[in-house]
Amino acid sequence: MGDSMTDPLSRTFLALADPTRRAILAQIADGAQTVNAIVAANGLSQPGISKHLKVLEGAGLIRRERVAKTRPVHLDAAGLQQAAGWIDHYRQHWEGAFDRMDALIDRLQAEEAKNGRQ
Amino acid sequence: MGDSMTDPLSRTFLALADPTRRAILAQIADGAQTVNAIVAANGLSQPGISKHLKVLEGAGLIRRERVAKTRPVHLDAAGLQQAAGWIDHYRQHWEGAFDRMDALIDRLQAEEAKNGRQ
DNA sequence: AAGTTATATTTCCTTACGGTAATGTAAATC
DNA sequence: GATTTACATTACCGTAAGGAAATATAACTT
Repeated sequence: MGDSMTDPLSRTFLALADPTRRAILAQIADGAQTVNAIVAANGLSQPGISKHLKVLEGAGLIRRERVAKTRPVHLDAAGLQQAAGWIDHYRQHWEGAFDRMDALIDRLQAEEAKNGRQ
Repeated sequence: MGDSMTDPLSRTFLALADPTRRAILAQIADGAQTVNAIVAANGLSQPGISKHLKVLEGAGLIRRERVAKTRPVHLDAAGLQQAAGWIDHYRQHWEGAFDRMDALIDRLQAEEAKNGRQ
């Protein structure tokens, strides 16, 4: 079963940790698609796809409408934004680290130049 | 075993899909920490932490040095950048979607205003 | 060289994941 | 109202993940 005890961020990252599910997101990125279209695109069984869709929905990465007898699948930005937000926190960190490393390199080169002149 | 058959992006997202591992990354974000320090911080057994570290290392999210008998664990930005890169692709997409939605709303409001004036 | 410290590896267990096949259900069509 | 279409749910299977306990290894200390 879809483990609803795990935190939202874990669910989101877990949902993204599967190539089939990322392919589904890629497929619906520029427009909703029916479940059958998704089944046709990926080489998987229909129940298999439905299961993946459930995981993606539980992670807030997709939404589903009801249009006649089809259930078009839409990309939902909210889930992705949450994951992006978490990573961005570290992005600032590592960019800061790069800046500090650049500064260190500059200082070392300055030292080297000075020593060269002695 | 560490499944080296899965693609790098899946490994990275899977590594991020665990609160303990994210806590480890948070802990070493502003400086390397020894394994024991990480064990002490999280309430987990030492083998458990070593296993998590292996997953993080396999995903390119951490690196390990050898300093005397300790093995300090460093954050590795490369893995995070890859994950961020993937998400960023969709970020552009959904920001585009938001822009289009804004434009639509503007148009609808313009229509409404015009109809109101009739 | 023996003991201690720091960490890795192995073993074992339980639970979750990814997949298929079979069946159920809701809506359109005849 | 019976049938088809589109999809969900159930049941089941194999494999992998997450955890603890026990053991192994590697380096420092005395």
